[in-house]
Amino acid sequence: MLGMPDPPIVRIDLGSGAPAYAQIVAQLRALLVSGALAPGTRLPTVRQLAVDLGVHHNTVALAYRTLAEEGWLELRRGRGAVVVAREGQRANSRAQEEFSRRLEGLLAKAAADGLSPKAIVREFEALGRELWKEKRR
Amino acid sequence: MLGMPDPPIVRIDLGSGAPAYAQIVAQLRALLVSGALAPGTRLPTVRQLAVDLGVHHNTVALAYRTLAEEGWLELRRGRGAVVVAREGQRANSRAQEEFSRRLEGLLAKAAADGLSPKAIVREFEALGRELWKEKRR
DNA sequence: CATGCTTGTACAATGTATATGTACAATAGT
DNA sequence: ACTATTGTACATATACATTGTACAAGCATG
Repeated sequence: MLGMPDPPIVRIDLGSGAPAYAQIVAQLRALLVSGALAPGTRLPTVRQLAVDLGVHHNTVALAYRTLAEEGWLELRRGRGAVVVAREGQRANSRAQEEFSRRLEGLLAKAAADGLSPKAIVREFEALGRELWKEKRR
Repeated sequence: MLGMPDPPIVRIDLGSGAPAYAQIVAQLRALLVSGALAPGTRLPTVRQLAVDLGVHHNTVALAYRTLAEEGWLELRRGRGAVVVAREGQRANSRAQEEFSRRLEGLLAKAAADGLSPKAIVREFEALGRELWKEKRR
């Protein structure tokens, strides 16, 4: 079975309202936090990922640049995007407040859309396991 | 102690990146879901809330209209905005997916910003209690 | 080392979203 | 009736998101 193309590393939902570049950033960040993308890993080129997702390569480039500014990636012309080791951030109160506010909005929206508290908690626990499974070692 | 103005029903963070009207929607929806704003309650006028928050009244009006379309409010010229009883939504898979995706992004962002898993879980539980405290009766 | 290809980047152009300024329509109170 | 209050409609200004196109830096092959 040769020539089987790998599935794209991320999958975005165009027409979801959320900007494409932000979706790319969010999903890649999740993979980076979980350790699924370890330092040294080379990301697909901006053009490759762009065609996979059906967006312009500059849109992917903006996502990569955002993550590079956060310290996750190293970008160089002609070489590509490589995951780098990133020193842990100190939790500032700003981030804490921002998180609290957004989480409240998200939970309220889910409840308004009919999701049961049980389903919400289940999802939370599942995602938590996924995100920290590598880090717990 | 007369003339003591009530604190605004919501508090938004201008310069937080998130659109003002979306922040208003999110916070009001949280109050509506929790039952803190029960059917029959009258919301502040668009102009009143606008000056409280330092935005234009049309911005508040857009937020109110959004919630009205979701079935939370009834809007009428000259009368104001009143909370109405809203029949519960059925949980569609669309909403479930959207929630999962956004929650994953939010948790990853929090972790990237240095928040510990413990702090994240604590916040989640606190908000959950707040959101469903009235509904559990 | 020269040439061509691959990679990320810069920048202008376009469309969409967000916020505002202003005027209007419907309702309530007098 | 009249006036004040309330949400609404619409045009305008500005910021954001996405794209088209051209460029700069690194790599590979001869």
